[in-house]
Amino acid sequence: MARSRVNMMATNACAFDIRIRCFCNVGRLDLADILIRCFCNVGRLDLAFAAFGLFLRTGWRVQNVVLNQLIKGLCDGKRTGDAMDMVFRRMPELGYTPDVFSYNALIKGLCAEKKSQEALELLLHMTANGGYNCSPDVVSYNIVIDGLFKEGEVDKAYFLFHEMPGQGFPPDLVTYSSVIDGLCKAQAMDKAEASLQQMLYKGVMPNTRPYNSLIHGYCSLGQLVEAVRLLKKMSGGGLQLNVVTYNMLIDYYCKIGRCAEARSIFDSMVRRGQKPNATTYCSLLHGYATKGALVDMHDLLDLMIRDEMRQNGLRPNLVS
DNA sequence: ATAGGGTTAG
Repeated sequence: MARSRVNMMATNACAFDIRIRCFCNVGRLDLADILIRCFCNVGRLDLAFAAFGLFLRTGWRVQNVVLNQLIKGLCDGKRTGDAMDMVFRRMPELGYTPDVFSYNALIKGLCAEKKSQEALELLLHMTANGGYNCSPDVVSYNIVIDGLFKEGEVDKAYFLFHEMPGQGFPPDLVTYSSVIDGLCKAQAMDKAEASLQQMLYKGVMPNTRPYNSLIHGYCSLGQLVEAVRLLKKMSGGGLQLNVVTYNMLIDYYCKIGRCAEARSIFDSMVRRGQKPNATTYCSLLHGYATKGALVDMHDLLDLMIRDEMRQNGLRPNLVS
């Protein structure tokens, strides 16, 4: 729903109220659900809760998914405390039972607020059936592992990753991707490589993401030979370099001052049908600017503007 | 369209 439409409804509380009541009266609760989701998506939690309040007063029971949308909305608005209150107090009061989506939204909210330790405790309580009557799933683990890595709690994250199989949750593609990325950022390249081998051995087929993490790790360490080895391994596995792979390589060559090579990677990327994005142009332009290669810069800007006019996608103001 | 992972610049 367009923001303007939401705002219009906000400024016309009466019409809004009538519309909600209409949805209820004709039994189209699904439409009302959609309305609440829209309010959450555009960050108008006030309206979402107003609609929810009307439901409650009208006596309609909504599906759990509606409450989960509200929980997610609170978390997106950095109001994890309120979201916790919703899950642990309000929902039971209203006769709703939080499900794994409710808890995962909370776990994600906690991690987003850099409280992955609390998220971990919540996960462990769920695992131990600490009165929540809801088991975690592989997604719960994935969120916490990623949060721990991003907060630098590498050991804890790695430990939790190893706990998963014993709890009945074999790591999946997303788990391995997070673990490999976290280990690469911690410069634990050997462990990251071992994790890639493990996922191949377990039959979890990698896509470009874990390879990109490894390539980025080696580029950051200045180990181009290793990065190229991974590129070959990736191609050998039938995977094509995507825009992110190319962006990392272009950025690497620009950063070590070899803009001509960065440009030839850019050209081969275009030849192979991969569309450069704003990041691509940013890296290359930054490289040219650092070298003072104003002519190259100007040419690339020209190319970029022509590209922009052709597909109407990029915003040139990103680099102005 | 109920949940999870990778790149740049500032």
